[in-house]
Amino acid sequence: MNLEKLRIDLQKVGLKGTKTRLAVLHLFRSFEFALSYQDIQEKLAEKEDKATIYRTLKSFIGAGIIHEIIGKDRVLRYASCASECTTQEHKDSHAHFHCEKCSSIYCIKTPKIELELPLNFSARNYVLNVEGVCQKCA
Amino acid sequence: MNLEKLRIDLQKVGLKGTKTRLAVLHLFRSFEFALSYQDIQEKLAEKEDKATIYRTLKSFIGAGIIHEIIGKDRVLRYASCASECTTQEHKDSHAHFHCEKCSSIYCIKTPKIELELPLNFSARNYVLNVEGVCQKCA
DNA sequence: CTGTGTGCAAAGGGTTTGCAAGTAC
DNA sequence: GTACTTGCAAACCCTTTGCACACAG
Repeated sequence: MNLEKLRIDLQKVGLKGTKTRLAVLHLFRSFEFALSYQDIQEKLAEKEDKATIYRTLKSFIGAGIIHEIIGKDRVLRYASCASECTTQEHKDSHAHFHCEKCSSIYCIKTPKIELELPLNFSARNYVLNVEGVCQKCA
Repeated sequence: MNLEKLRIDLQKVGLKGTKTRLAVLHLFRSFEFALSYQDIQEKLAEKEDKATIYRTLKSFIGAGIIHEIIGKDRVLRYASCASECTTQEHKDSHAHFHCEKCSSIYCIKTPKIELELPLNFSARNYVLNVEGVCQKCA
């Protein structure tokens, strides 16, 4: 856990390096699946304020370093962005794997998707959700 | 609005033909996009009880005649099932178009999806979410 | 007649907001 | 020093549940 590196990474996207932000960013660097507020709270060394965590997540989204995924359980989860995401727009054209047993969400590579849309519909982004069983629950 | 036909359709899937169920089923037959609880309430001729509507929706899902879609706004929407859905399992391997302007969700045909999953992940169902602008908002 | 469905009100659970006090730079 | 963050509590919003009453078959 290289604190200075995290601080610099935050600086790069214009965010101040506060205690909560550093801790949360560290989590995103440490897990390969999407984290919910609850996951984050559990994994943090010390309990942080709920509102602060949610605001931290919003600021990360605004900075283009994580993106939000909604699960079937109506719970928001957050995952690191691919490099092509920018502050302006999240181009997260990739797949999410939703585990039906543990509800974990993983980001996975997507093949190119081509789709015929009905007349006068225009697509900006494709998100493929795959439902199944993850390696932990297999 | 052929009331008798709706009543028979409910009977077929083992549901009693109550006033609320008939009215809600009629709505699903009348709209080509997914309906939220709010949409349903607004479109109904007379206001129905919230709990009753939600329970009606759950019973329709259980009967395999509609399926649930979660939107980015954390609101559940419901749409008629394709014919391959059964009481036992919803095989709704199809695409949903989420309009970024009006939040409407449309069910659209999906091309066959093939995807390499990481080791020990197994997929049961694919749901493609397309984000863009629908024909009404174009 | 009997098991199901309804209506009301209240609870649940995740997320957001207002505001005074604290802190990074 | 100043604008940005935090912490607490309360508000929000959608959805679910408990319970007494009503109704379809």
